[in-house]
Amino acid sequence: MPQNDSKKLNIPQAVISRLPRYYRFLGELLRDDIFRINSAELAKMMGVTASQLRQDLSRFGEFGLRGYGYNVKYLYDRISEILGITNNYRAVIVGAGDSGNAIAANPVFMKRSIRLCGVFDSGDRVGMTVAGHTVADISGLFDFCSANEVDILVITLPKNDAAALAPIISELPIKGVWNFSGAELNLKPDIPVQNVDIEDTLMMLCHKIVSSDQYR
Amino acid sequence: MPQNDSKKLNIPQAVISRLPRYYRFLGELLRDDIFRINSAELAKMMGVTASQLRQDLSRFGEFGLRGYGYNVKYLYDRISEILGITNNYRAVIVGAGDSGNAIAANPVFMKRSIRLCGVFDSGDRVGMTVAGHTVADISGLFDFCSANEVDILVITLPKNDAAALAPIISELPIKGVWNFSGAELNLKPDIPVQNVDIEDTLMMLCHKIVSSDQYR
DNA sequence: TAGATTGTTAATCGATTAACAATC
DNA sequence: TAGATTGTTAATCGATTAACAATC
Repeated sequence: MPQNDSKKLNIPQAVISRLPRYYRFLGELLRDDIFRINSAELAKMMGVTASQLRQDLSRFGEFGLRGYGYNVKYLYDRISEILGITNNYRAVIVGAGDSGNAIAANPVFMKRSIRLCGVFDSGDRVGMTVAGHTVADISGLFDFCSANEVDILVITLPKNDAAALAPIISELPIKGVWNFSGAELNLKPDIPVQNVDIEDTLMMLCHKIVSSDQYR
Repeated sequence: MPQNDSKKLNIPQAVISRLPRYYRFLGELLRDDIFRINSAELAKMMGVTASQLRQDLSRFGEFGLRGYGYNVKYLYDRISEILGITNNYRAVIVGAGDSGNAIAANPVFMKRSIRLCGVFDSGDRVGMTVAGHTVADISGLFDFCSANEVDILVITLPKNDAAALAPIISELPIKGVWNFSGAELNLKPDIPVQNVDIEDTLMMLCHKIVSSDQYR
């Protein structure tokens, strides 16, 4: 059973949000056959302070060795455990438009051992093929999720459709929602939701542009 | 000429990152014909404190009226100005695969008056059609960006291709990069980059799942 | 004027950095 | 043992919240 140390230990959200990036950099070190690294080097690579890196990691346990540094593979595996990305989750995509196709084709599913086991939509899109799956009608979503022990629901519907589906999503026997729709889904509070708001990131880019040196 | 108040005024990144969401909520109020709102109501809608809302806004100026609240349209326009999303930017997509198609079809371009003026890729994809644009070869990217005064480069190439393209991107006459590739582009430091790292958000979702009540 | 609500100051809380004792 | 580097404590810095005077 996967352990939840982070909530138990009361880790700040700021720390959690840095873990995926640490994990990615460690993965690249591994790919380059680098088996040992110290906080100063890794911090420099990543553009953070060594202090912050050590402080962050030490919240979860003692993963390094004084006088030596960190074993890359060991640290990589610990962060994997903390993030819970090695649990062989099963996912379903709801929304078979361009975003649905894009997510289905994203290598991250394979890379993180997440098994895509169905694609749903309604209307004309039912019967189309997305990443080898025949698009099924949303009306069958509940039964499918129960029968196939679906963990993650990926929402790639347009904003309004997604918002309208919220009450149904709330009742689904799933563990979490990966929401690309831009809608603020009002689900039952105990269902973890990760929003990926494309629009917000565009606004942030616009702001970076306007506040960059070019404009001063 | 668009003014950059935020860098000048030294606004914390945390505040900036909340503006897009404020903006979206105000947009919805407008659509619902609500012309006036006070900080307590808006804060409640958004799940933040009224104090934070007022504190955040007051960094940029006095947008409210004591005893009255905020005029929704006025506040909406001010945030639009601060974010610089009303500058009629011109964008080009590099990468005509599924992600490229998905972004090209995303309503956010239309919604934020960003004009897509070209799609680029290499190999077999050259000559295909994406959102009404014939995919051109990346070799013509520089000349196209110069001739068409492209502001925003949207990168939807696979990670490795994007990383390989970084030196070329650095030299392009553009204002900012919206990067969906998952690569950490090492561009010249004065080019604003907004990364949208899908993989990281999946890891965050996994962590939320593992640390949710279901596992305790 | 009385009531409402902002903008802002001050207090609290949290996160980051610096420094160093512990220890490999 | 001497050198290196962690884990952790303490100091600094920054962000959030609470409170209230200003003012519509």
